[in-house]
Amino acid sequence: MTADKETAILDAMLDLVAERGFHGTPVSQVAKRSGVSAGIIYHYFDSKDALIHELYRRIKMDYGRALLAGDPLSLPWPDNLTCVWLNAFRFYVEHPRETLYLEQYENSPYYDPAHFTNLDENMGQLAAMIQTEFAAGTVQELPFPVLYELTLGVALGLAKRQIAGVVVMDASELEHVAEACCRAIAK
Amino acid sequence: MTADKETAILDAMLDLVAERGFHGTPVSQVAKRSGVSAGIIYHYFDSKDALIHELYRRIKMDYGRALLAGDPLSLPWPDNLTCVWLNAFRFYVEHPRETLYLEQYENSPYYDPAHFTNLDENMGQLAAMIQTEFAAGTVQELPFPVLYELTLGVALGLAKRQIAGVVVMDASELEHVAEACCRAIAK
DNA sequence: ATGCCTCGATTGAACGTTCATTCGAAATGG
DNA sequence: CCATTTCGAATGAACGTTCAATCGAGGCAT
Repeated sequence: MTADKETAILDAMLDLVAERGFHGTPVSQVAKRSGVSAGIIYHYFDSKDALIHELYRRIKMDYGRALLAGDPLSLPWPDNLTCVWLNAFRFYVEHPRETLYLEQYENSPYYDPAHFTNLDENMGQLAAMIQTEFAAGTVQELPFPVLYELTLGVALGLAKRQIAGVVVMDASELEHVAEACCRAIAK
Repeated sequence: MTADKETAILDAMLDLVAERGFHGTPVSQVAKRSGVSAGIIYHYFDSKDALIHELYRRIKMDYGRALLAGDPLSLPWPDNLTCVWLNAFRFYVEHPRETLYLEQYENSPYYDPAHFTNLDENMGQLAAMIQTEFAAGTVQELPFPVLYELTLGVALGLAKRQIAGVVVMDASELEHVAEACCRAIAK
């Protein structure tokens, strides 16, 4: 019952930050919601900032893993990208707290883009997939961030709208948009 | 030398928030950078939060105005949307502080989406433009937020990458992406 | 088994700092 | 001379962090 406490702290942090932001979640509240004392948090994490960074790291890894669900790498173009696109959208809407956390983090001074060049294992596989499509002549050879914004960036934006309750995308609309994104970067 | 002070405060706030975030910009620092005393800020604004909201409101209005530069409403499809798209991108990259501020604000608990239904004058004209294209059968009749994410949302995402220094879009690439966005929502 | 010892886990009150905000007084200007 | 603007020290609350004290499971000697 020792590793449990660490995740309880992270989960409480996620809850509170998604709801009230970094500024609005004092360590004392994290302690209260996770059912531990304030002091013990500093046994598991060096500081509040370290806790914030660690939570980001874990969510980002889960996200990378989720993108590869259904083995899109084995599918032909454009089914591979459609699969990844739908995976991204599904992750976002099924994990609204995580999505809000990621967005707050990446738009805050906590986020250091230089530190982001550490493409993890899963992201690396995605980059390789794109390289293959470059070679096959199916995808325009645009910079990676451009391709990202034209595809997964749209999934993120739409998911945020759905989380906010502004729209509700049904399955056929999703297919439609995913295909539009594929077309936008196809050669 | 009295109305100047209000904008000096807002400008200092913009500087600091873009650089260190809401959490990292105490009122005392805003006072120092704007060259006024801490107390006087409360003569012009009810609270720090009120200052934050007011700055958002002004930036959002400037943004809406910038979108209509070059009178895109008088252009035929798809030149009208291309013009708006490029206007958005240009506003973002030429106003990096404002862009970072908008993003932080809209991803924070300060942002109330319900309060966002107040489409201001300029946004209203854009909505009307889209309605016209619906009638003309040139644009798919998707929900407004979906159309937004497929077009201006991409401009925002790309501009953020350029502000972060990850990519530099040249004029022809921009034209290319803007056209791809138009195609994505064309019928 | 029993009592003892040890050590990491855990507590929550206390600490020092920082923050947003207030306020009485001084300056300004019409 | 009044109203408005400006100052900056004072205030009190809230925060992140620390720390001395307590707990409790498990090894060890008897």
